[in-house]
Amino acid sequence: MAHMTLKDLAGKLGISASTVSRALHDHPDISDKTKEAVMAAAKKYGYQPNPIAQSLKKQSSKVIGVIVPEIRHNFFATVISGIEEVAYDAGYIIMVCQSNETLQREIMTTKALAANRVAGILMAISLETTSNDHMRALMRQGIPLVQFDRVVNGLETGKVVIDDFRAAYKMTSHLIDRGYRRIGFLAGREGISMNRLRFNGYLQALKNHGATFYPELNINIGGCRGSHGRAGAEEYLKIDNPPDAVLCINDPVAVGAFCRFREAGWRIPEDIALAGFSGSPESALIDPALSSVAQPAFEMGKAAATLLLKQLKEKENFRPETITLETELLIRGSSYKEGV
Amino acid sequence: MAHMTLKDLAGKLGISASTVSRALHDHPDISDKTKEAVMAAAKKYGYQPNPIAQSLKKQSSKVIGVIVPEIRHNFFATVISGIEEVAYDAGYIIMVCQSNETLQREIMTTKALAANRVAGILMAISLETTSNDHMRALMRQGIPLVQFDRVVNGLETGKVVIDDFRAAYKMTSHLIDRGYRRIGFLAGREGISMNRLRFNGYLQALKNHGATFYPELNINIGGCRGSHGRAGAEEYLKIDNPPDAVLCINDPVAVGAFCRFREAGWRIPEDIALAGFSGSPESALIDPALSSVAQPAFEMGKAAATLLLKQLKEKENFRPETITLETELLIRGSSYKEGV
DNA sequence: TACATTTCCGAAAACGTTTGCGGTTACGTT
DNA sequence: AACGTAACCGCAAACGTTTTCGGAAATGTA
Repeated sequence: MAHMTLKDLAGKLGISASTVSRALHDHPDISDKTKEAVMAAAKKYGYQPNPIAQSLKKQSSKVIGVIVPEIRHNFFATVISGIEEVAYDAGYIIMVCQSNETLQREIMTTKALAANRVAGILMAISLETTSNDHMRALMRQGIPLVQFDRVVNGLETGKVVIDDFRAAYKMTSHLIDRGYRRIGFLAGREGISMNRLRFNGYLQALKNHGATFYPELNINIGGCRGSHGRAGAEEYLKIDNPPDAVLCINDPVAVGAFCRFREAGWRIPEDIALAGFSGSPESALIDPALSSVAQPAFEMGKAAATLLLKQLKEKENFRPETITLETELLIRGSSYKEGV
Repeated sequence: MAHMTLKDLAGKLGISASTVSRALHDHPDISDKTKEAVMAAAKKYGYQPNPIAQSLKKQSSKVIGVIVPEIRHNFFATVISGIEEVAYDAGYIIMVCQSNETLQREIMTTKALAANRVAGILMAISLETTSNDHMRALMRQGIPLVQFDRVVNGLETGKVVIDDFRAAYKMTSHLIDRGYRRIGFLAGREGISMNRLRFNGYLQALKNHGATFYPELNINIGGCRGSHGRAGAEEYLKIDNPPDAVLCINDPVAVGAFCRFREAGWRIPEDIALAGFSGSPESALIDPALSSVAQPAFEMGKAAATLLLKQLKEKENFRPETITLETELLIRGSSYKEGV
């Protein structure tokens, strides 16, 4: 009733299990005649190989592990969706874990996935992640790792990222171009590479266009959610010379700040301009709409999964590769002051 | 290097693998002395049992399968997040699949999860799903199933839902209360229970409050995304006597319609009121904000996972249970016409 | 005819667990 | 001394595959 096994099938056919296995794998040792017979019987009885047994034997499964900081974040949900698409087409299933932005839990889930003998792992690190011992452990065990979006350097892994420096540079240049001069930077957390790169791009743009960098306008709020954006805006509201524009680390933060400024009676984009990162759906809904750097989340998921599959195929002679996806500036009302 | 096995550990200790296994499971046959020794050695060498081998032996794994129509949909992403939380705490890992709203793919993923011997499956059916053979197959194989959000009836499974009838009734009553009279219903797809229940609630409210039901205002657009909402609005714009309020099947649809009406120059809520379902973040961002029925997505995920774990624990003497979560009316600008 | 070669297949071990059953000890009871 | 009974542990089979090795039959070669 439950499920037909290889042995059962062999029994029905009056041949050995090994022959059946080989026949199903199109092994040259098996005659065409028996192959056909086996195939026919497999179809007839609806035989499905047991992935668990295969995993145990092969020491690796048709499962891809995915670790993201938070599933609910639209960006990551979309990336996961992209991953699932290509994984499904390649006959893989995905296991999804969230680190909740903590290193401790990231390590736990990494171990759990490794114990489950996943074929490979796709990961976007948490905000806390500075050490990379757990990733090294993975590589020692021969489990391919591909990082996406947020990455740690100094690790020979595949990577799929956007050009954070350039994107921040472009958006900052746009703000300057629209006449803004006191431009703030609302960051997630110090130390993580994405933050640093965007900050550097922002800095370089200020410099190249002769705008001043005001250190007090560079705020680290320690998180990436709307609430952190609100907190950041709160800080800006308190200081003597507030910014006239703020580049935010991502859209939720920008929207959070947006709402707080609004509550304080500030007009956008007249009193303050705002810009975010991700091009999330909500960025288009607020009024005025939020200028944002469109990150191709779905594409990123597909690219990361594809890269992993490639690595799985090429095995040892695979050279880690970094894919940089194009971003697009979405210039909308929140940063478009008229008549400059 | 790779991983220490039970045998390795037994070798180090000079005892048999069976004793080690039993010691780790606190079996009464094993003396306290050996138990301690085994525990100590396990800790020392960092032994981690191999879940694959355990699954093969036990014919069931510490993995929970999750099938949703689309991961990117904020509502489902949040549900998944809730599921992952309680699964993680209970030592389970989740496998996530999406049906992309097609029955065919829903069946495929169901089979894949079953083949992987998941301990149980949590599922929200696709819009296409009318037959339930694949779920019956699951139950025949002894794999517990819990349905959430969208459910099919006539199946003895655990369920976690909201009171769709009552929620729609309440929201429709609110619209009538605000003076709207030609109230439309923008549905996803006919035949699925959620749709029917909400429609019935809407109908009942019209009836109880002496409002008229106009069949031409009841539109099935065949989907649940923003684009479908736009399409629905498009239909309304074409007819002679358009509605003065529309109850939409969910928030994305409502927002889609919102944008389309806006583009057509309609004022909200003066010319038309809109209301949705889910209480998603984006509903709060548009201006005026969207009235919506807040669905506790995270709670729903937690409840569904908890229900499954309970079923897993109680085994055969488990009686399927239906949990109905409370919803809350979020009355906001999109339906609040002043001075009625 | 005798041998070498090819073609096809099966036995058995292995992957890392769990568990029924049986086997040793050690102890207490007649 | 002889036995029954705990207490503790190991053997081996099992879960469903894959794969190495070798064997038998069929075919070719001398």
